Amino acid sequence: MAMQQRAVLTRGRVLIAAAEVFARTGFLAASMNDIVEAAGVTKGAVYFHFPSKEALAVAIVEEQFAQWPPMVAAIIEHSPDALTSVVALTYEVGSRFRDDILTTAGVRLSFERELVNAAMPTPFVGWVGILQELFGQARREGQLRSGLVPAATARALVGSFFGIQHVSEMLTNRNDLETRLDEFWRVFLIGVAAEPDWSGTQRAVRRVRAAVRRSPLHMDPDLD
Amino acid sequence: MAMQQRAVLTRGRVLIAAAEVFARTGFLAASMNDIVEAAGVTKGAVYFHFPSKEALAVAIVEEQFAQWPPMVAAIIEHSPDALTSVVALTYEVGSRFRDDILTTAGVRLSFERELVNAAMPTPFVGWVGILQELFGQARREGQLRSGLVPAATARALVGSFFGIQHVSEMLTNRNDLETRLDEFWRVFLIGVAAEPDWSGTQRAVRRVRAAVRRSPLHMDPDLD
DNA sequence: CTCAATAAACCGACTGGTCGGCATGGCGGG
DNA sequence: CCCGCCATGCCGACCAGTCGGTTTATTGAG
Repeated sequence: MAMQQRAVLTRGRVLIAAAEVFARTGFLAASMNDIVEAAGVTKGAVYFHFPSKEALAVAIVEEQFAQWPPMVAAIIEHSPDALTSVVALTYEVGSRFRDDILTTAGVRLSFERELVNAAMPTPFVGWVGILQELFGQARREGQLRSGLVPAATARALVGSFFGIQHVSEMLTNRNDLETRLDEFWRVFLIGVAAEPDWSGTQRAVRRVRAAVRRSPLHMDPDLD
Repeated sequence: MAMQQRAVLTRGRVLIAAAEVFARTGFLAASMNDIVEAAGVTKGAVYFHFPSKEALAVAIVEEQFAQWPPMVAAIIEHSPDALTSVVALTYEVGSRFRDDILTTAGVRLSFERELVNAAMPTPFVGWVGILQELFGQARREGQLRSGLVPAATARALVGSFFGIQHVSEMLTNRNDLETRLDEFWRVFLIGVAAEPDWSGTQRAVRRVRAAVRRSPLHMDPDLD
């Protein structure tokens, strides 16, 4: 019943190779021959595991979407308060955007979803929901500047984060993303927090990220 | 010596048709046949005016870049202070992103510049320069919150604006862009301004935009 | 004996771009 | 005022090549 070890290995190689090619050249410019070559397998092997180029793309995007909930949970669990969760979230997500190939490709494919002729989850709305919740909790904790609407603030943050990440990607291949997030939060936190304390927040975020990295969710999920 | 009237007409039709197609489907997915059909001319006509698909794209992008300096100048001229200029700028640029086909296409082509095999101006850096200058002036006018670095603030704003605009485009075809900018500035202005006054700024921005729309730069530039 | 994969030939659709030729408009000469 | 001419502007069938995907026969691995 279960796939042979060899099969899951090949499938993984194909998926990662496809992610690399998609991340580098986008969906349309990526040819199946490119992916086949990058994966070091043959065309037959690729089409054995994935019926089409589109299927490859949605597999990557779905894998990307599935990885967020556990990460969000881990951050919330290790955060002292909701506002710290929000800030830490942007840095953690940013680092995945830069370092995790499947994420990088998934983001790009979501970006190009109109070109991929297949059903893909709508980007952004999930994040807006999560952040809206967190901002709501921050208000209940007395951390949110009075007069701010959680939903509107969440929308503003999601848009801003995406743009900052994108500009960083275009200009420096996301190498300066952390710095840019610093620059952003230096301004934005003052507008968001009831009692802004940038350096205090920075320290808290560092602690949270360290704790999350030590958490079991960062172990290889292929073990179970 | 001069082009025949017929020629400039056809050229214009082709350029606008190309902008429509590029804006809708992107550079790679847009076929020359699509553009030919949308323009209501023949392939020969298109290739008479533009040597390649790439040339079409750079023509659109260059036209887009060229339109900004006069707009920026007009806004600065009609603004009471630098900070108002900055805010008004985001709204004006946003409305062009939504309404001006050549701009819409130019923006999209700039994102996809790696796919277009031709030299195109780097996006964002020009805007960062302009905003950095304006934030510097705002500081001299005592409007900037102390401790803020103009360059960093400019980078944060450019990224944020881009993201907000993009999210609005993906979710509502930019129909709610003004609302989203409102939501953004409600937070961001508090972080930026020395003495934040959102409703006052809103009124000032409305006045500036009205004045700019009445200015001669909004007349048809084909008259001279 | 089935599952997983190789290797290479092959298909139809479609792409960006070309090319020889036709039409048209403006200009110099009568 | 008109005529004839030729560069400019435009036409559209056509080309070579690439793409995603299929099919074939063959062969290790569990």
